[in-house]
Amino acid sequence: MNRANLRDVAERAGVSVRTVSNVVNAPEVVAPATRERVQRVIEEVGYRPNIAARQLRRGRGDVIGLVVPEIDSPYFAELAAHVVRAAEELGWTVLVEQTDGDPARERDLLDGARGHGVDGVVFSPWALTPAEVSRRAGAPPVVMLGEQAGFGHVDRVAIDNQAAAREATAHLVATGRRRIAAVGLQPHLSNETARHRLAGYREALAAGGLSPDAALEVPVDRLHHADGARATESLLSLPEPPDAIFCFTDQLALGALRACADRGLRVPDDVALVGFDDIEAGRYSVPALTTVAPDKQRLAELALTTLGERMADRSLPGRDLVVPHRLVVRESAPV
Amino acid sequence: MNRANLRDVAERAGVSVRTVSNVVNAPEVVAPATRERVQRVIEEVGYRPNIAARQLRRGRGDVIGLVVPEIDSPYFAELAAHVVRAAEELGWTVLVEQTDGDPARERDLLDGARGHGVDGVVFSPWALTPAEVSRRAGAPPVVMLGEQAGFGHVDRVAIDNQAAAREATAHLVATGRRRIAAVGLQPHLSNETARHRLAGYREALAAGGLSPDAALEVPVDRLHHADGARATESLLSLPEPPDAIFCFTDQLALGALRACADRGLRVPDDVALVGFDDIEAGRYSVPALTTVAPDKQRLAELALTTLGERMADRSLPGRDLVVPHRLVVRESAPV
DNA sequence: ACGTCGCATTGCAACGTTGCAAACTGGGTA
DNA sequence: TACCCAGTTTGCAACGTTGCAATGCGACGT
Repeated sequence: MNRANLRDVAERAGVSVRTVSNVVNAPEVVAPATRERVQRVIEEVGYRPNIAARQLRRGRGDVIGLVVPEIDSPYFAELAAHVVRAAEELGWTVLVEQTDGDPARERDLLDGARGHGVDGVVFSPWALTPAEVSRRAGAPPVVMLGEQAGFGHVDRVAIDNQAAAREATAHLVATGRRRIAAVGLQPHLSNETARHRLAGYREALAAGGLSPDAALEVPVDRLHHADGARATESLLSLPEPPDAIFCFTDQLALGALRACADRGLRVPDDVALVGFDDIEAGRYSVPALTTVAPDKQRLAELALTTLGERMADRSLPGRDLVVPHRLVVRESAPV
Repeated sequence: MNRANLRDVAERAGVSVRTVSNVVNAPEVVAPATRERVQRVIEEVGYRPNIAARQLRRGRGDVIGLVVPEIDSPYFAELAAHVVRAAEELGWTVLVEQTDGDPARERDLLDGARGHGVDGVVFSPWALTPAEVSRRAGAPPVVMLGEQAGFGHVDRVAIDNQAAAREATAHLVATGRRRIAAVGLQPHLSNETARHRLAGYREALAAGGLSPDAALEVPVDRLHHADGARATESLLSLPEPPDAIFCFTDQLALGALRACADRGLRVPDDVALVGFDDIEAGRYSVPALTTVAPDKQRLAELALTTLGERMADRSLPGRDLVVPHRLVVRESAPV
């Protein structure tokens, strides 16, 4: 027995196909008696609308793509959870794709999340620039997450990374740290996020009367625990090691925490640590991480409403929306 | 200008619609000259196949659903990453749904991942039993993850939770612990996983000549850090506190770690900790977690190949597949 | 009794694609 | 010359749904 379709239901209920469709999509226009009868048959035969057919006919499928570097990084996982929830609110379903930080994959996936007919894409870029994103014809609308200036017909939603990094660093300055390192530069990528965080860090140093030291600005390859640990080890081996480290993500910071412990250094006594992202694990680490908390829920919601607006009118100019953040002071860099 | 379709390309290239379709789907049957000409037009107009139409015609869309309690729990996030990767290998895309541990939502989502026309579902149940899963008509095939006996035409893929829990507990016994607590019971759920882990825990206690103590078996509501911390606090307040805690997930264990620190207890000196899942954060915590490591990649791959087989033949009996695991001994419960 | 109005229901066509089978092409063979 | 064959290309129909416009029908007003 195949899956039941509208015609099967219609025949069994003694009405036209169109009426069954109406019962499913606009019950109020169908007479109560008919509606109930049809409804009963629908349940009897276990009818489920064929989404493909509906999508083909309606021209949209209420599915959006979420393209992220890696879904298992806590930040992206938490973001995805918010996106999925917000999408459901809007009647959409989310198709997840991972780029693994590969620019070529980013490009491919953007072309309609591997062509899987999504109505729109929420894109968290690793290496692709808005310019590249905007010059794709016939592809679904895109909202970019992260610090990339809006461009063409592409919208952008992000926190003010530069200000956030400035605040984080300023907090370290204000609590008496003098040799403050930054971990998380990604000079090999065209991604702007790290650049903005670095700029904010330098601003805060300057404002605090501290001179920048290239040896304290450590690039990383990826943003995993291991990278943070590695970078921290090298910092701690310096002739003049830092007394504070600002990590561009919490994952890096947790790796740094581990590296400090391995060296027998106490955090925050010997080295203060500040992270970025406010992931759950950082709230329970020992010591708990001081970090920049982006409003992830707002970020997800705003991204989706923006995407919705662009789906409705693709000719809108690219917008640049800012989501609030706050510095959460915990044990790794206390007051 | 609307999205180009086969007909647009066909007209521009001076061939039939069918030939364009062939160029896209079976280039080898088209004469090289024609193929190249059509290919050029395809690129010119930026043609992308309409997935909905293809799906409607072919009867499948190469999209599977992944239904999990919460995508932002590290274990599920890591699992999802593996599933997405393995799915891509097979030419599938993954649609993610969260149940938030709500049985009603689990039921709804299973009915075709909210009806979104998926060809199959990988389902990590929280409360639903295979019996409930198997009696859904016209719904896509399902593979269940976790310790639930296979049932009807539903397949199951999991590690041997009972054996794993036994090994974990036995390790604590072997290293001289005598009051070993278990954190993570979920008596309010029909989910079998916690039950099996509890059984394994008790077996190991018995094998080590230790008598079970109801006060040391602590139920939790969810499996977050907070639940682990809370449970641990209550354990440490006992007149006879435990000298080891076996947490049913790493997240619980990280919460426990935090609670121990708050009490001024040293891990593993005062209390040994063992977790479950081998999430990345547990490899970098201080101390690093001893834990049960399921082979998540294998789990994901096996789930998908199994799902594929069931899509091909839905009349297969329900299978029960076991994925290997191993105990990873780290600092929180050393040798 | 007739026309009209509003509600309920209906038939037709089309969304873009692919399976199927038929049709065409040119060259080789009997 | 007639025929066949392999290699290409084509037309038609159908997948299941919904937008549109039209129809049927009973009730109401005149």
